Amino acid sequence: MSAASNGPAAKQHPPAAPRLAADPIAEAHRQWSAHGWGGASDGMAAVTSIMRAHQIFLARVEAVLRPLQVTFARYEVLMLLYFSKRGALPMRIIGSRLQVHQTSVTNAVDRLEAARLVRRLPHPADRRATLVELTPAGRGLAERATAALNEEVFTDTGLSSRAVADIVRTLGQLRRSAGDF
Amino acid sequence: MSAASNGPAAKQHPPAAPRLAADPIAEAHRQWSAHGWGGASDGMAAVTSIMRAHQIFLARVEAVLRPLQVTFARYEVLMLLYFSKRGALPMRIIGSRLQVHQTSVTNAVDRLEAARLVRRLPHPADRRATLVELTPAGRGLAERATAALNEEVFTDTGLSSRAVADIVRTLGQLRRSAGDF
DNA sequence: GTCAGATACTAGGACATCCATCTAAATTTG
DNA sequence: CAAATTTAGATGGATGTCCTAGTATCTGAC
Repeated sequence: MSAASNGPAAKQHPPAAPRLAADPIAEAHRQWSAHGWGGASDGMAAVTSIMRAHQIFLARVEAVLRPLQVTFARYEVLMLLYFSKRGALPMRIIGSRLQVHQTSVTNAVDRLEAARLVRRLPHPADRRATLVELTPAGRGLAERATAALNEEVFTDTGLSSRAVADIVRTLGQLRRSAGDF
Repeated sequence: MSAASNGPAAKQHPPAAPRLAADPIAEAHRQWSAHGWGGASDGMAAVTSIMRAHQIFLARVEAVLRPLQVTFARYEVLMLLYFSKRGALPMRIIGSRLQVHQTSVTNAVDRLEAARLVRRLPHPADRRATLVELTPAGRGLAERATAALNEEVFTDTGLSSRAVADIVRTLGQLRRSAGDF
């Protein structure tokens, strides 16, 4: 920390790159309209905004998780198991709840297992299936990671609580119309 | 198309996976609150919603671009060049406008160049720098890809125009506070 | 009961993103 | 003007996501 102009706990979100002169998405929106694509310009801006917001939040989350040696994808698997009643779920269920491809689950579980955070067990009733079980180490890491994320990312996202609620509601409509639930 | 219950041009967004019984993000939000993390539960839901919205839109965009043999990352490079006055920009500028790492630009330009959609030229005034120039083929593809995306994704995102405007405005605040512009 | 079709998971490949590092060239400093 | 610093790009490595098979196993129909 250098300048003491801010309060003691005034945590900022420092830009990784120098600030641009203009909002690149607003600029693209102008170009779209100027080319006669006005009917699509708002949708383009919304989609692009979401792409960038994803990038911003993912970078913050990964920065917090890096010292704990997990990634967001693996953290999500840990939390799903953490909330499950028996601390274990079949691969297939993990994929459908997290809305990712089976192969992504295989990948994440491979690495979590190598780190001794989860364990693969045969499914007692279905020999095709594999149960993934949280180890005590995995449970502990899930708790530490959640504490860190809550503190450093989720409690203050840089948006007003009103904006946060709006986003959850609006994107909930999107997810529903996309067939998520 | 099977059931004729919808209008002739009623384009749907078919889910890739079976619909879940409950909204997984709402479920996570409940778990967060139940574990005493209420102060972070809304932020968690917002961040997770953005992650999923990104995934949904990226999948739609990539599906439209696939027949044209480009990806969204490469499409963005093409459009940046398309809008530039001289149809050419230094690598560095591309990275800062698209807000991605230099290495991502190198990667995208490598592939675009292999497809003869752009060309690398020495920068006339700075021998460290490389100019990336749009070829006629690249310009044509940019136009065809934009027409397809406007038609199949951006004009109808599955959100109301009110919701689209809200998203752009709210995430604009986020991008600003993150130091984008 | 047997066999076709569906389901669960793994393997290998294509892409994109970031990080750390390296080389070359421009800019700043003393 | 020479040395230190900064900047532009490229490389190699790690991750994550999806896609296309391929294998093993379960289900259901005849």
